[in-house]
Amino acid sequence: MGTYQTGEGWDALGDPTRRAIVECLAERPRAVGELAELLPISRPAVSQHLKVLKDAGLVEDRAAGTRRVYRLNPAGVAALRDQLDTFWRRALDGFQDVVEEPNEEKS
Amino acid sequence: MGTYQTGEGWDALGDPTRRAIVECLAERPRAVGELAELLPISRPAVSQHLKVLKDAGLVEDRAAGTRRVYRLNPAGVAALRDQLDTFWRRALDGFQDVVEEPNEEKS
DNA sequence: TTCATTGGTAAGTCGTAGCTTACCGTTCGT
DNA sequence: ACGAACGGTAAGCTACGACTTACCAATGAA
Repeated sequence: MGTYQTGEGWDALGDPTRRAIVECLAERPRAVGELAELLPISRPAVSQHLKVLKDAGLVEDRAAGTRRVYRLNPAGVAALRDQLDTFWRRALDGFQDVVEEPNEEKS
Repeated sequence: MGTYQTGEGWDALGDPTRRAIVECLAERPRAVGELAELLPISRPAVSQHLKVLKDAGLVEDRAAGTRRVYRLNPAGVAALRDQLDTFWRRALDGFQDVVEEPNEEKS
């Protein structure tokens, strides 16, 4: 958890295909070939996306015979959720307070 | 809220510079030129990023004289947070349940 | 009205992310 | 041991996104 840069997670979810993969894995764990069948891209492409997601700490993989089963990593997802939560609270803070901002702090 | 595709929000936050802008705006509302001073990019670049963020429903703008003050839109942030929450819950669901997946549903 | 300030838009360049095909390693079945 | 299935990696191509400079519109002050 502390190993991953949270920025990596956002970059990972910035791609529509990777979001689709995450949605598939949210349903249930899947093998690489399985994901490739569900998506309109080749299997190597799926592998590359999974690598990005894994580096970001959003998914985990498990060897099962010749297959490799991927599943969501709740901790990684939670990390992003927490950061988003922070933004949300700060936004609400500045919301009620700032109605007028006539003075500039320039120079 | 219903107007925006949630995917737009993820795409918007997929860029590091836009995440930096969001962080700045989470602190407090800012004008375009203000953001440009804080960031290592030109003012037009900031404008383009703000357009993306606005289309995604993550920020709102308000005219203040010749300036244009941008601030976070809590609703947009909350939308992403909810979606992330859904993924998180589903991930936990499949976590305890799936230990073995011997059968394939292929063909 | 005229000038200065602020910000959005247009046009163009450059880097990189995502995709493909081809190839190789690994694991299981016969 | 041999062959098939599955998946990761390499190399290369293409497209799109982020940034720049230049220009224009709008607002406020003199």
